Amino acid sequence: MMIERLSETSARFSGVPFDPRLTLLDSAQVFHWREENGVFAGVSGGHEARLIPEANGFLLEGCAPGEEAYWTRYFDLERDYAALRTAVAACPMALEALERLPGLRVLRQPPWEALVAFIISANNNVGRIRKIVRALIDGLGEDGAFPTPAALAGAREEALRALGCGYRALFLIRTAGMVADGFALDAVAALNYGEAHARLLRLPGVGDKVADCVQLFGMGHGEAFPVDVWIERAVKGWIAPEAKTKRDIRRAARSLFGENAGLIQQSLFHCARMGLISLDDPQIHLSYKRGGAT
DNA sequence: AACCAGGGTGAGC
DNA sequence: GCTCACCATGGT
Repeated sequence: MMIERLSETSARFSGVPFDPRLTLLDSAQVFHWREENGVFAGVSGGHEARLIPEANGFLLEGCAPGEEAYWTRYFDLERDYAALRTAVAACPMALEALERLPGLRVLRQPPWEALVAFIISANNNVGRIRKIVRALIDGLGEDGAFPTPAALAGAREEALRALGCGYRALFLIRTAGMVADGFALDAVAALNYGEAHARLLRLPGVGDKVADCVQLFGMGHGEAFPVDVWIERAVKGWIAPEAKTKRDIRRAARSLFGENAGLIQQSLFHCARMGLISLDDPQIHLSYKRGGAT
């Protein structure tokens, strides 16, 4: 990976496999990025950037000197994804899912941004999650950023319901209150997977699945294996013969794939949701139902 | 009109 | 530990 500064406000990142559309828009690990005429725009951690794909990398406009490190971490550009593939070569299903989605990366979002988004995600669909996250940013955030914990903690339940949050409004307010009041997400991120998971479960609106998403997409915990309805359908039956409940699947996948569980999960999730995987007969490998990802 | 969506909570066992 | 009804909302 190479970074070349072009001006006071732009830099070129090259020599790294990265599919911005797949990673930022289609894979549902982040919900507030927007695309217009091939330019991907997003705000994170107080940084604003416009990403323009190139042949062997991308241009990043709005990237001031010193901000390269933030985006390198955010896009997880330093991890060797090819090496992860060889590490799971023993599992054909996992390997094929990985190789079908070259350029898919697992983001390292700020924990707070992932936490807000995935509390919204509970019993919801991707389109509406995107709509609600956007409404929160536009309605309660400043300069396109996520609302701060204090801002969200001080919101009225009625106001959040008006933005479409539904019964999750109170979860958001109470969790934001705990974070504003000293629940240190960065300190949780520094714990090991199990300790961090137990801590996150104390937050209202956070169960096993949401906690795993926050850990995977917002804390860099590669062992996290979030089990949603798509993953359950995709892996039930082959990931472990005795795994029946979501909890069983989550534990079995984690012990089977270790630190690579998260990337495998994300690949399987996208394949399942896009119809690239046979859900009727998972014993037989992946099979195309459509021509390719859209 | 039921059923679904990147589920969590609290009650009851 | 476990299972259940219930929780809003927009789409099919």
